Amino acid sequence: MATSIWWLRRDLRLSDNGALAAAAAKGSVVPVFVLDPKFAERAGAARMAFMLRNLRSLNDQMGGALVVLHGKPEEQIPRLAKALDVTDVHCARDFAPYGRARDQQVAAALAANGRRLVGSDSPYVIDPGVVLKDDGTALRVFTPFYKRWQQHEWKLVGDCAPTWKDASDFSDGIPHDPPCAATLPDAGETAAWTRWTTWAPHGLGDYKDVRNNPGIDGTSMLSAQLRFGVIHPRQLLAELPAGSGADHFRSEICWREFYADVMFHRPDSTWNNLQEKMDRLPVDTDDRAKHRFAAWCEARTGYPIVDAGMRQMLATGWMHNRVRMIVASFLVKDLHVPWQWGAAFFMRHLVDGDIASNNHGWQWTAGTGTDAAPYFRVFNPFGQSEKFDPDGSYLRTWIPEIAELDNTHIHAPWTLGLHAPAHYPAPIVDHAVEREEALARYKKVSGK
DNA sequence: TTTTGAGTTGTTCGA
DNA sequence: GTCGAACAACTCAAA
Repeated sequence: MATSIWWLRRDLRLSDNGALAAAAAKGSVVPVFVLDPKFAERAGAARMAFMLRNLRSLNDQMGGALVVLHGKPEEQIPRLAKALDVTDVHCARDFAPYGRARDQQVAAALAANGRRLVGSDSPYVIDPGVVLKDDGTALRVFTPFYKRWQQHEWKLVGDCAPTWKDASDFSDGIPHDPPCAATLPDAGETAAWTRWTTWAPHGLGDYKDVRNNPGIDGTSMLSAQLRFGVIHPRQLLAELPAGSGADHFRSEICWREFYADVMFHRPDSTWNNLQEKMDRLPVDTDDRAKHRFAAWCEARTGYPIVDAGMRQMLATGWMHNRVRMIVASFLVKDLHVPWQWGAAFFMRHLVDGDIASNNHGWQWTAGTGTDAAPYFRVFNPFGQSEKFDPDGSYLRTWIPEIAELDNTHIHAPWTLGLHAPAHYPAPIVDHAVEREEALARYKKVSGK
């Protein structure tokens, strides 16, 4: 029996893991994770810490067999393969732009010495690039994508019982967590499944209705685990009962796959507008915009729902999806700042930061991406707050300075005039004014 | 090939 | 308070 390497990247789990199963089928397995300096460039302490904690959990599950290497994958993986005299390196396919380029380099470096990088499985139920129209081209609208996506077959890989080969002599070790004040989700497969089994029985039933309410435990909050493959989305699909709540949850899983598919076909849309005509949309990047952006980052816009969302993200590495849309709309349409600034800030602070979901989510809000969103769709932060946090519980959790206000004024403390809390900032902009400004800018782009 | 219908998540205004 | 219409024009998908 041969020994092969299992290179973990975005599949930090032992259950239902196609790449691990492929490696284990050939003999003993050396599990390897490479701490790529490129990751630290974009990820903040929260995501780094969550990842390291998951590595520790995995290492415990493996009896200490995990080899952690520090450095560039295209150097570290071939070096280890050579040292261990291993022919095959197994991994799950990565479809994001950086991952594809990296894997090409690693595969080439391995091939130079007669070794192979073998891709099996991926972080998705259906691999990006597979769901296509009848004419073989990609889809750019969600609903038809969702219909076709559901017609594709998938099945669980199932668990395997790998024999770990001890190569710990080669390991650089798992570093300590970077300083991180945020309260993160518990790491590890067991904790992930505990969350699912405690949330799903009550959460799925009325998911469609309460998922938009940030003050309620209405979402699975498993995005970070999906990001790192602590849970595979097909494992969740396999758990779904019948019912409209579960149907809606399924469509949310599909959104993640849809955006990965869009990015696979258009890697340039990672940081550029998917719709080229939107390059003509005027955005502000001057000093005033920078100051406004700083206020947004530091949760002092004076709009409670916006500031609450930013505080939640800074404190926990996670923000409720409804609030992500609200703060994104505010940055793009009230402050007229490029969506890329917000997307990069999110990528730094989110534990679940996923380049495809994050950046195309931002593009959706900015009106530059998928979905020909009407240009007049401008979120009213006050109205959204009233509608989705009617009792103000979310606001009170994150902004104690205004917790004493009644359910009407808490959404808009400035309406109290002189009686507004002195220790909470006044709005940095007038939404009504900025809404008109945004409409004018967008209209300019749509009308030739 | 042409035509037709539709497109995650909204807001405002006036009846 | 509720409800429907208006807010444009375009791209996409499928018939």
